[in-house]
Amino acid sequence: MPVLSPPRKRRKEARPSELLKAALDLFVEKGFASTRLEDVAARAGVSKGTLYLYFENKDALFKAVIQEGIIPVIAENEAIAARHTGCSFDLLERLLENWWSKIGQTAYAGIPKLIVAEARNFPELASFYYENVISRGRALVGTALRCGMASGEFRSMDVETTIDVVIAPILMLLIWRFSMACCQNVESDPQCYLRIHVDLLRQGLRRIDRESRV
Amino acid sequence: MPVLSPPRKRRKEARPSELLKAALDLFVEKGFASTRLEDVAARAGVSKGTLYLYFENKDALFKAVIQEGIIPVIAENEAIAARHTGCSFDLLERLLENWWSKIGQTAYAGIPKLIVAEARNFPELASFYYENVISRGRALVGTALRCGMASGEFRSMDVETTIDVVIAPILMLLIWRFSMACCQNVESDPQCYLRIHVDLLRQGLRRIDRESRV
DNA sequence: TAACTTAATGACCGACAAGTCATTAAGTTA
DNA sequence: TAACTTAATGACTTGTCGGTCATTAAGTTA
Repeated sequence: MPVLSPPRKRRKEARPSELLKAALDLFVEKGFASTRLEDVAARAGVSKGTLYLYFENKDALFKAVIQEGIIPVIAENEAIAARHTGCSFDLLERLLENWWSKIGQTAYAGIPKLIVAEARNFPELASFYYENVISRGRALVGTALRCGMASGEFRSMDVETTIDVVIAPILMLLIWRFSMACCQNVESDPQCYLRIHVDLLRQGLRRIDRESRV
Repeated sequence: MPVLSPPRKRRKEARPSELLKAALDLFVEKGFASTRLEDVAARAGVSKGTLYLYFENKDALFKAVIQEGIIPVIAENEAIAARHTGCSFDLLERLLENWWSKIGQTAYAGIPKLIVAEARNFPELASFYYENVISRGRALVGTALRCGMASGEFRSMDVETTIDVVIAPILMLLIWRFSMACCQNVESDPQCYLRIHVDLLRQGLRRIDRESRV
């Protein structure tokens, strides 16, 4: 027999996006398991029950966050790659630039750390992210690498492993920022970090003409 | 009025190490928050109450795992660096080799992912790990880099940022293995990955004599 | 303005886990 | 072997949180 406080204004249209924004913020701050849906609802200015009016359950809420915020950026990058002409390293830089501006500099930057952190305990969410984001991202980098190798711009290397080496420092930058960064008194400059990474790659991927190989 | 099953054999000496082994395995598998101390105790062949006889609480149990398993390896690496003579890149390779054999190829390999995953929710544990492992590890790499730059073996770069770039792919390798690896049907070869990383570093860190800089 | 539809609420349920402590019995001492 | 010390147990307390649903009232229709 609940009576209590009066319902807030009825605004059916605005609720989903407000809830998604609140969910993103709290998921990034607390992680998936430790985020309380009651807190998500409160941050969006509604009650817990209202959240369940718009999202089936916690999993569905999380998938919706990814669906709305990250998958469109992957699709953008696929379009960039599709219409790209010119050298392959330029393509890699453009993909990174778009990823950095749409994900790296927004609240979505915290998602990769969340996924890595919770993958073992929520394998279905991890699979969803892998299928829709990671595998498509790896494919993009792989295409650029294969192109560059075919044209002689890059030297021949194991493509699948090189994809991981290319992506790892970028992921690690985001992961660090949303985990251990609080322990460091001196915070690093991401621009500087990315520039060094790109410079190393430019030099490292390039085909070597005269050098001896071991 | 609990009566129930008879106590197991009394073996005060063996309990702590058995509990630490069980705790490491479960922490790595489930994470810190999701590991139930009752499961840790059960895996060590004792009851939950017994665990509290030997460890103050969950935090103390975790710190003991780090203290026993990882901090000694850092100390070893500090000794290796202290008695090293010769070129700085060799030192980097030796430090990596020892780290890989003592941590990367053991159950402790799962700890970096755990730390990154739980740092936000357990800042005291993160600080403990940062003080005792990360800052000391970064200092080791930093010393090697500064040495190499002073002797002209390496080109001059921002040391603190370069430390991160050097370490990131190694950390990412471990993190990946204990998180998303389950989603990939094809698992990558860590030896190959590390070899590519080291090769890129060898080339990338080296002082460039004649090349133009942008 | 009466009747109706549905957005919104929050008390409640069930499951789960950290940490406590009264009780038991294994092993030791006299 | 009686008295004693302490390793070991697990029921219980306390608190948390995902998800449900009976109830309320905002807004709409006739």
